[in-house]
Amino acid sequence: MMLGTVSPVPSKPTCSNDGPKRRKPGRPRAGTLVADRSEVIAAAVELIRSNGPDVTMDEVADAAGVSKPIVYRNLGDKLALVIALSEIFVERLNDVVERAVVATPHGRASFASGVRAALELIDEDRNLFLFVTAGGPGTGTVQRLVERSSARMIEQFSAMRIAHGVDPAPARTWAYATVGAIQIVAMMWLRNGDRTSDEVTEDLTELMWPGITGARLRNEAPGRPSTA
Amino acid sequence: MMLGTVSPVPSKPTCSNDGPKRRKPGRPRAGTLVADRSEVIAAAVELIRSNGPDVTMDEVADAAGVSKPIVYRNLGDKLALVIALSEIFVERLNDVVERAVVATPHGRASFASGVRAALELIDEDRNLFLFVTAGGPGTGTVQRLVERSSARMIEQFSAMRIAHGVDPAPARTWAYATVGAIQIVAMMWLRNGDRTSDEVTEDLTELMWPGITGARLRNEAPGRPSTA
DNA sequence: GATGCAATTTACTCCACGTAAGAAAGTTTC
DNA sequence: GAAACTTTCTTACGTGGAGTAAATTGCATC
Repeated sequence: MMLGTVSPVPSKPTCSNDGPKRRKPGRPRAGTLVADRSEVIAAAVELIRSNGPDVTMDEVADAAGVSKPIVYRNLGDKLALVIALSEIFVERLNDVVERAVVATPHGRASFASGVRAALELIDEDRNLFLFVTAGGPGTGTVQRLVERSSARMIEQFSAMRIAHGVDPAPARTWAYATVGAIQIVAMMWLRNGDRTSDEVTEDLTELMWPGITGARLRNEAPGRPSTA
Repeated sequence: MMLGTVSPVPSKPTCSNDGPKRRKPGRPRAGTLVADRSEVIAAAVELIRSNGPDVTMDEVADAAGVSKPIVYRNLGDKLALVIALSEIFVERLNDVVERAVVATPHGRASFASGVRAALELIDEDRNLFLFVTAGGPGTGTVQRLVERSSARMIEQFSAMRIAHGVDPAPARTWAYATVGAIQIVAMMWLRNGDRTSDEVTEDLTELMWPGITGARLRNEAPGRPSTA
């Protein structure tokens, strides 16, 4: 054995080699292709779920059983990971909300079902939610998240307002507001969950549904500032 | 002059020495005390206002005309800076909202005034808003921000509901929801400001005021396109 | 079997946070 | 009144994570 070089067992590798999954430097044996993009993303999701929203790219690489450049080749950079997980999360969110909404009779109860479904998904997958909403500071990932999770709601609000014969322009703001309300309420609820999801759902519905359903027919201040 | 030591003009100082404000290493001449906490904070605010929400601690130190350890001695760490600026921002926010609300007759118009005041402050001080809402990821600064900016609203909602003879428990959720709605709507509005602040205000008021004022007495239109 | 290419890991650079070490001005003590 | 000490600052460094260049091994081709 040569002397004067590195010891056979590196004392501090970049990432903790905890398993037998360690791999030699060079090109892998035929057939043993490393992880592709979807596997890396899946590993990241699993890691965040179990380890919390504060993950480093080395940890992601380690969890995926590959090394960092592979992660970067598959994803681009960390912002891309945030975006990818945002897409996944929003997809699931839209899905459960949609399902809950159509499974409930139209009207107030339907809205409430959607809210409850969103809250419960967030509660269940709270680490992913936190990772995604934390987002990269300075980057527009939260904006993108809001944009995507409100897209369908905008259409629905627009349709509702058109059906009621009023200007659909506020639909976008309404959707943003609803998303923001649910997001912040969920975040605070995760911290000190002193209420049940049903209670929070009912509170939110009581607050927002009357406006959605168009309580503008009610009296109240006559000198209404133009809807513009 | 000794040789073999550093050159008199360091080629790459940690922070860009652009002005005559450079200071010698040692203890300052009597009377020339350096900046205290409030001055550092003021400098940070000014820096963020002019340079955007992405500021480094070196830049803060430079802007304050002082070196980094002084910043750390006065503030603690960057999280403390975020918290301090949050306090300042929330203070101003509460102030302008309060002022706008009391300056307007009770009811819908009053709520709208508060919303408009908040939106316009955020619009005017958008960089501070972005710095504060970006917050440290993983840290609970956003929660703290929401908590503080909703405190007064909780009281008001509670009072309203008690006056109406209903359970005040939802007031907290309502306040969180309102703060979240305004925050997200403002954030999206800052990106593509395609509507005026009056329009956004009216949209938000139309959405939220009916629920606040307790439209639960209304029946609910069955058979409407509703949410789904 | 040597040579070129492909795929992966290791080891590095860069940047920002936070801190320890060093330098200058005041203060105390003999 | 100078040496020793204390205060107050700056420079210079350590640390950790993002992102990349260099090294390393396997496969294909001549």
